[in-house]
Amino acid sequence: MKDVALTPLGVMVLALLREGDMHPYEMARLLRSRRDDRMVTITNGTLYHTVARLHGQGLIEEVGIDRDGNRPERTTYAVTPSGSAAVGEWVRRELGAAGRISTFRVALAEAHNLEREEAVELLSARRDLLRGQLDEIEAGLAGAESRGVPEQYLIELGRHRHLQRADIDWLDDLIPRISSPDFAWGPGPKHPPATRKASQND
Amino acid sequence: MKDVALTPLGVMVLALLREGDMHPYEMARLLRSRRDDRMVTITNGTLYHTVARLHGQGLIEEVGIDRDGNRPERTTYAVTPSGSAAVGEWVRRELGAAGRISTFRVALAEAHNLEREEAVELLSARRDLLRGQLDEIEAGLAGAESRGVPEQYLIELGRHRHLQRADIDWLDDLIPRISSPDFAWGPGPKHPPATRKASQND
DNA sequence: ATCCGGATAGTCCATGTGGACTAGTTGAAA
DNA sequence: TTTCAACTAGTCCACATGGACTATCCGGAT
Repeated sequence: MKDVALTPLGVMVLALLREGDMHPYEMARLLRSRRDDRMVTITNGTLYHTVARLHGQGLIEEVGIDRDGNRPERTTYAVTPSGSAAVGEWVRRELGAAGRISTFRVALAEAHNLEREEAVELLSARRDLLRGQLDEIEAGLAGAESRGVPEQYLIELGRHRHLQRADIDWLDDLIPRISSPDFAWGPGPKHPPATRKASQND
Repeated sequence: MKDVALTPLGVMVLALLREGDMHPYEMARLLRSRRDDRMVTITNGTLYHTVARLHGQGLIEEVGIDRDGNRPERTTYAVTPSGSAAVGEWVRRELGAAGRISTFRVALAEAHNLEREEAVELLSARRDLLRGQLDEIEAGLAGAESRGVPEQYLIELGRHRHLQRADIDWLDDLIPRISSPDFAWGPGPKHPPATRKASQND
């Protein structure tokens, strides 16, 4: 079993389906209502295509096609065991890395699928990576300044440094917090009630 | 003159060509040496395709095809007047907005193509937008907490708030700084010497 | 003298993305 | 009562992306 390629949206779909079977349109609604489109842009094209790909990879399977009146058919999907496992593998690969931002954000949002300790270790690894990058940024800025590069060309790099520091600071704050048993952890049998269909308030 | 669609990389290519005629491979080298691949991933496929697109849009033109020994031909491009104008238009559209991050970063890096005052106004507009977004994030967090959503599901949102604040703080610091005439501004006739090719200019 | 890695310069293609489109179905206003 | 906007559910396609590949040349190590 090769490590199948997953996009961030693919991971979010798999994670969603672990909460219950669903058809793509409902995924879109749920993801949007949870404001998960902050991390990944959710468009019909990409979502349906992603679902088809997951299906082709055997990570999800059809569990029913029903229709309501004269509306288009809805195909309901369920996650397969290998799909369920793929989420953990993916998060394990990405949470400690410093890849694309949107990749990390999804990994972070799904970090609770890992053991607490493993998440702490991976996040610590990421922090070290970011520290190294920060050093490079500082060196770049120092070098540019010493070469007399005018400020106007260094604005974006300055912002990058600022946000890199903020990211590291945030990790330095988070890591000890989630290390403590006071911090809730684990996927748990129940999911946040407000995000389930219970309220049905839309 | 429709507002032609430009990708971030396209804008960077146009901006580069305003410094001098160049062939794509040299663009890649220069962009990478300036570490502009922090903002936009630079791969051959995307770069050459982007250049072809700009050419098709009439924003750049061929100014010579030469070859060195038996190496592949190199096509040198120059920016056209409409291409040069398109940079400013694009930056004007994107600098004050809160669109994709990589889009903003490129707009910021090219902000010196605008008048100082205009840049200040646009950045202020962006700050206001970010403030509004921050309020939404805070509201989301407050609501989730009041509904008893466990912390583990709010980690990513917490990071988002932290970085959003950092972004706003950075703008609050930058805007008054670049407003002052002490801050160098404008494209200027000379470019940072370390990044030029020494001779062969203008 | 040769071998090999890296630079030069670019092509090609599978896949992912996002926007436009179809088409029936409520629900509320005019 | 009609009408219009918004929702439900999904298809389709143009285009952007990024990785793999080709092929030559140069310089240093073997």
